[in-house]
Amino acid sequence: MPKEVSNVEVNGHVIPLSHLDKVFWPQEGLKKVDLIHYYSEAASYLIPHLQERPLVWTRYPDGINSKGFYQKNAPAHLPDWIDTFTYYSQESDRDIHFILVSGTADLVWLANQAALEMHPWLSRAAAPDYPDFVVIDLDPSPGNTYKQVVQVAWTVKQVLDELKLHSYIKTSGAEGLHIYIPVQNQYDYKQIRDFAQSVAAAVCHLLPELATIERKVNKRGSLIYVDYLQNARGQTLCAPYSVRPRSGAPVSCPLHWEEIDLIEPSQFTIKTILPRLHQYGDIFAPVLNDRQSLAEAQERLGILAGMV
DNA sequence: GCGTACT
DNA sequence: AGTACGCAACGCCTA
DNA sequence: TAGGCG
Repeated sequence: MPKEVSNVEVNGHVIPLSHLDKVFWPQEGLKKVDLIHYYSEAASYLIPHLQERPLVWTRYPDGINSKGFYQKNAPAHLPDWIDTFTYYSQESDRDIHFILVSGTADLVWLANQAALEMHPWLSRAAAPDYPDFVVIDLDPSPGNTYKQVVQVAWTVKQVLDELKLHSYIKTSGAEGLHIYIPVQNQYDYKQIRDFAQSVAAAVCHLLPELATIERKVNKRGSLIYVDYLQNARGQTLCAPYSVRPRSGAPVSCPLHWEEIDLIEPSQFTIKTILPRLHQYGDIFAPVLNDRQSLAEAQERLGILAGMV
């Protein structure tokens, strides 16, 4: 394929676009240009969820059936108008320069780098040790149906309702569902994780035939994994509206709770989600400002745990 | 996807 | 000039 | 402390 480069100007930044006709999703014939177009159109909905958060991204320069890779350190050729956040990694004794997405141009540049998945931290660069949400990741085992995942999700909601906490749900973009509980950013990762563990354990106690917090795959059987361990610094969950490297080009799609019974996760793709977005707007926006206290819930969970 | 480091 | 390579470790839990 | 996990 000849390398043809065309320039596009976004918010005053000239971005060279290359390999636009390269096929990224062979089954559907979706090309790199479709990816760039999607992120460009979804930018205003996605950016609030990426803003100020150190970003881990995955890239698939030769399409989803070829080898992809994670990236967190900004490459040397990063344009100088994209912000970074320097974080010292004790393990590898070096600084990591995380990208901080702040505008549409950033996303277009990333898409041209063949970035598919956007994995923002749960905490912001200004307070890296204090997450803004608790997350619960419902991860089905092979053989689980979407309906079963939905049943577990409703039980998570029931537990959180009893704790008087608002929760928000989205598809993972694959088979699972992600539940977010936005909190005041005054709890550290350990507190957040302990809380998530209590919720996950309560759910598994209510649904012993369907859900587990067992992390070892071979001991999980055919139960749905209620993963609370993503509540740790540097751990990542794909952002709302992030593309996934799977056939069909699905995206992680925020839902109204009542919708989870009515949809199939695979119906939300880079080709189908935009009209929904334009019609309903970002229904995940409350996750960014519904800052809840965990004090009462922690107390009630403590009592609950004592009873079990 | 692209810059760098080898041959 | 062509090609190979890197591009992510990290935190957590269990044994 | 090593190994598995995501």
